[in-house]
Amino acid sequence: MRLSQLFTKTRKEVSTDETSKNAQLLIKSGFIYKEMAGVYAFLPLGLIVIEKIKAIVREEMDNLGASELSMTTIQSKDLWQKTDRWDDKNVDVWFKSELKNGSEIGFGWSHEEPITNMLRSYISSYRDLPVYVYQFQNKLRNELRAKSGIMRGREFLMKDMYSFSSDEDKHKSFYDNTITAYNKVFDRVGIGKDTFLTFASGGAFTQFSHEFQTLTDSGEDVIYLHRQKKIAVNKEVLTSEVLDQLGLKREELEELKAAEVGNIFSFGSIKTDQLGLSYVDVDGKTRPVILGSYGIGISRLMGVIVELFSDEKGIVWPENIAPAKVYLARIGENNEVITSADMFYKVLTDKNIEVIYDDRDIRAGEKFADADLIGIPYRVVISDKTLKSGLIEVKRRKEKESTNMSEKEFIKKLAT
RNA sequence: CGGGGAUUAGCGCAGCUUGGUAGCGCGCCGCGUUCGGGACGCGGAGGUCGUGGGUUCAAAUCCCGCAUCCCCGACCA
Repeated sequence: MRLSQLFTKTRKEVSTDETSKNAQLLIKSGFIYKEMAGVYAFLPLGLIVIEKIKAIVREEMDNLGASELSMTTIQSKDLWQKTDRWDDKNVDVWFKSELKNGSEIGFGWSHEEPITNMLRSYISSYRDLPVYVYQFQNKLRNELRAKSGIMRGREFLMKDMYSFSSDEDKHKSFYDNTITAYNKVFDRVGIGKDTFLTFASGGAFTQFSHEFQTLTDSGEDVIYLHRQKKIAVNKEVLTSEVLDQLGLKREELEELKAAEVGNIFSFGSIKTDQLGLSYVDVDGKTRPVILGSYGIGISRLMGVIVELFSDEKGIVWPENIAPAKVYLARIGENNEVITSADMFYKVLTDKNIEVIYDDRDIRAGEKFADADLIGIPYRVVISDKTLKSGLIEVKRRKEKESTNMSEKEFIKKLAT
């Protein structure tokens, strides 16, 4: 990507109204644009990050044997009435509208009901199970109060997966596999060591659900963490009975603020019963289908990552989800420098190394400032100075000092 | 939804107390000097002061309504 062709600009200041660190940095660096409270557009750089997170999540979900699909945003009222989740008294985040003919519709804040209903068309025998499906979709939630930048929006991107199993044992085994897969996701996006499986309320369906909580002061939850065991309990379910049950002692737990980046829970057969999804077993008897639901807030995850990884100069993206691996800055606008930088840009892109090429005719200081703000892992400088030495200058975003090396050495270093 | 704060140029802000038709910084345009950590000088463009009403000879400024944004709280199955 040539920066001269990117329409977004970095800026030095954003409104003091926008107090959350993630929104401040993402707006300054040109990753997101605020449309209204709790509603943000993803600009080219931001979209690349979103797509990178999605790619990682997609890989891990595919490894679980799940299939990707895409449900609709517009949802029908009668499905949600069947499960008693249509009324605003029971679900207070609905956006609702109506068709020209007057019938009411809802905008999806979750998809258990539509997916369960849809699968009635495809599941009738034990031979049809299990079914694991997932999607990436914008969820619409009419939050009373949006806050914390992209961490709690009214429109946000979520990966939601649903499992349909023939019995509790099979359900449990997939559920546990998903925990492993989620841990891999959080490791790969760089927040693994700060993210903990957390026992939380299971609602009406089971005693517990499980959350994946990432430690950050910008989070909305309070968890009690046992660091050695890597297990936490959400404050909302913290009782002495629960602690006994989990084999934890209160005095061994740290009270910490955290943001929920993932949530998985079991619906048992309650919802499938309500919606009439069942199957016929090998013995010819009708049996209930067990439903599990598994979410990762993709856009929230991006916000949490920014909260965790930044310094006074800007964002410090983890390598796996940075919008590019290399920020190539040419300094000096003479032909030798331009030709040499153009060539190295081509060398890198030909090797499928993602490069943001700063080919703008601006001063060095601005290029360095932007490279830091945008947070690309490696900054490479090509200038008269480097041309004389035959080496390029490489600086990691995380480090203060640059080192000189040959282009070959640098490419080799990237591969490791 | 309860409480508090805010809305003035593309962005960030001052001006309001004490009414007299708007200013600073950044950004943008032009010229020149600069050129490895967000350069400098000179010149320039750009604003019905969120919106609707009211008071007044006169309203960004005073009064009332509304909208939007932010924070704290409640909520987040």
